[in-house]
Amino acid sequence: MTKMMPATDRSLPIALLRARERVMGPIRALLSGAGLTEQQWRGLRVVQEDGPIDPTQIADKACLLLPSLTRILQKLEEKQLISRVRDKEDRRRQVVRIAPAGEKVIADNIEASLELMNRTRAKMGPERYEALLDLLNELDQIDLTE
Amino acid sequence: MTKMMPATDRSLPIALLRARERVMGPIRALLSGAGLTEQQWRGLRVVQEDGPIDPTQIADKACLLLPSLTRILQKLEEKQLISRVRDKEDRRRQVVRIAPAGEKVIADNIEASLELMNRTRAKMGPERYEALLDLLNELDQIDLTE
DNA sequence: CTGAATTGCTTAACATGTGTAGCAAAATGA
DNA sequence: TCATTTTGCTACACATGTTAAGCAATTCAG
Repeated sequence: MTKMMPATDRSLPIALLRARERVMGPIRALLSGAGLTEQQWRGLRVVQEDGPIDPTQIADKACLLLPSLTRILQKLEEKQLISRVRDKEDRRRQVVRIAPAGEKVIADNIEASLELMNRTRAKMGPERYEALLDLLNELDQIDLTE
Repeated sequence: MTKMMPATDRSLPIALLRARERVMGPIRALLSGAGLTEQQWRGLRVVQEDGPIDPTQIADKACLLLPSLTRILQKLEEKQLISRVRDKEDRRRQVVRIAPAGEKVIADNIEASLELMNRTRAKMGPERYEALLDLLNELDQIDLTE
């Protein structure tokens, strides 16, 4: 008895993979010009928008695991795009802030980045684009353990 | 002038990332019991379904880059889940086949794997699930270079 | 108040992603 | 036919994903 596997474009994991690759390709190209990876960019943006902020919250908002974020923050600090200090109240914790050079990197790239997403939205059509976001969020809510 | 950034659940790259993570989490857990990574599983399944097959085609069907696939095939060969031989006609090329142990690994896990996807489909509702696949495929067709 | 959890972050180890370079075999063209 | 280009795969380098372990600071139970 042969199990029927869906064609690759009907496989949800693969379809999600391909779609993300399509969206991120041009963004990665843009950021590589600034010497940043996609993940470094996500982390930096969270710090800029929500900082001062601690690493645990950055990881949550940027969808990064803490071990990855540790390395990413080290890189961003080396490049002087952020600064880190220990929290006075709780010395286990750190406070991360955007640095002037970090503000500049964001200013230099945010426009083109938004433009890429707007173009995607326009190409798909705004309704379908929003519908896709809704379905993705719905999928993220699902509890498969039940 | 502050650029408006979408909330993270309205950011397409992040939403795609989270959704994929939600879907793959349980599958990864299942496969780790078999000592396989998600990518090794994808590669192995392509070989089983479409083999004998060469690495370039495996990479295409499994959505893996060739450098990654090289390492993955080495691992699968070490575990004796596949076999590789040079193509007689074109000695640049390889022919990859599933090995008996590989058939067994797939037989032991395919059921639960399919069950997880079916459960996802049921939880979302079949229409929405299909709609999501359609939208993801549509996104994958988009040409952002124009 | 003190020893046992817990928390926040880092390190380590292994695997993959990604871009680039390299090599050998095969196809191409003057 | 021979030099050039292309193709198929591998090697390398750097960055992240993933899981587990480790360490220091803090909290909590008895």
